[in-house]
Amino acid sequence: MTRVLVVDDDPQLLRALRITLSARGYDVTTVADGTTALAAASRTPPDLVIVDLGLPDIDGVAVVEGLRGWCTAPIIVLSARHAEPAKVDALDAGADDYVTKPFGMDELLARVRAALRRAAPATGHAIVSTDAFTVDLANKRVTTPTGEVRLTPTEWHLLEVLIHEPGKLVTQRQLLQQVWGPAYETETTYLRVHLANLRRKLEPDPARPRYLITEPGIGYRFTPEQPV
Amino acid sequence: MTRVLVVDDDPQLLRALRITLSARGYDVTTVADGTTALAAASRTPPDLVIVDLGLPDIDGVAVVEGLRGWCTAPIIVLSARHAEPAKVDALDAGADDYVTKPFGMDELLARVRAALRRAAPATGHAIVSTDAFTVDLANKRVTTPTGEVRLTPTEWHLLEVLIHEPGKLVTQRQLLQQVWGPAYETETTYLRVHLANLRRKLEPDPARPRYLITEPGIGYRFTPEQPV
DNA sequence: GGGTGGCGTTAAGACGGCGTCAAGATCCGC
DNA sequence: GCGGATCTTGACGCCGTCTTAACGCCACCC
Repeated sequence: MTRVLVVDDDPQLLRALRITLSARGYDVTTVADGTTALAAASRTPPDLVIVDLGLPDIDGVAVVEGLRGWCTAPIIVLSARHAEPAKVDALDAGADDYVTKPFGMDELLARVRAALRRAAPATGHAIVSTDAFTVDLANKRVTTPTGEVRLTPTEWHLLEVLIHEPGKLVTQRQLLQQVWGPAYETETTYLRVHLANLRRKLEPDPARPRYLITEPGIGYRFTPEQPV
Repeated sequence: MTRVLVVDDDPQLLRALRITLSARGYDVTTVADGTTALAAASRTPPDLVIVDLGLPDIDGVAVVEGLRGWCTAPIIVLSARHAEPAKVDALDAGADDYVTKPFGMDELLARVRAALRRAAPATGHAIVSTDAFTVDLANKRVTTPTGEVRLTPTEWHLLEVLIHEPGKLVTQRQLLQQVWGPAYETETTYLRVHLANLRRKLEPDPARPRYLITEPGIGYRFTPEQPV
């Protein structure tokens, strides 16, 4: 089911959105401030985010930027502000759409459909495989030539983030933020230990990793194939 | 260059859009009715379409549907109609965004950027390449004819700043400030050593640099191509 | 022609990050 | 309340990177 995260400090609007979106078959999560929103998003990544600009704790634009660091889901910004600079800022921060209050529910739903339709191709492939192991993202299973491997929740989460975009370097910051939450951005020891565990379970030769590569001082990278 | 097709029957607005978009570096084609628009689009597929709902020959929604049949470029609909059903129809027909007139030019430009950004993965990602090496900024990878090159964090940071605006001179001050921080503005020795390392890894002949050029007493410059 | 300042090169040492292991803390199901 | 799995935390050795210094070269100026 399509997960929608709604961030707004107005209880009434929050309730209306939850009811309307749920009725359309979306899996809705509602939160009332930016910090909770970022935490919720990193715990269970949403397929779409609706965020109000006027939040009690942090600026809505900051929430957009925080999400965009690692999350490609479309973001629709709500705001009572009709001023142009506000719209430009939000859109350039990474938002996909900007809707001014008051708005019609039918229009918002149409914009949600449009945003999801555009983002759809990204939510594709469910299986990633290398010479040494195969990852079934949908069924949460990993198999190696010697049989099926059991991963702990943390290991799985870590692997998911790394595998999401093969070949792409993921910074330590991004990994920590997404797996452990924004408050753990500096706990690089976690990464070392759990990466070591993952390698022990997946790599043919854990001491010389071929697929889960360290980029010293920057982050880690999943490489599907051996270059050369 | 990014091709934008603008469809509107108002000559004034058409002119304003052509001038503004061209000034931002877009390759603009303007047409005044739906039939011509569909013909133009099939001749040279655009990267983005801006279409007015109130066209003289056929309905704007029909234009959107006609394009969506074979073209995945983002479509932004313009309209004087504020009514909700019109927005819903246009969005559900395949439009990516709906802007009501009158609108601010800055907002429209921001929405154009947002739409193109979302569609970007199909177009390809940020890559800077020369005859001697290729830099993949998104994946943080550098390749030369002899294979992939590993850069240290500092070297990456330095290269990123230099490559950000190809051909442009970057002063020593700017480099030191961005890579090491404001407190290191005078440590030009750092630059010499790390630039030497970068050249050793990237330049075909590190002793006679072709791409990472020194401007004595001022700073450094990244030159994508050999000036004869 | 000698002096000076900026630049490139090289090498050595200090420093910090990384992988590894193992023990304590915590959570969860039974 | 208990036991097992999982996560956190600390210690240690190793290796790569950054810093720092010394030296030679070149262009420019006096």
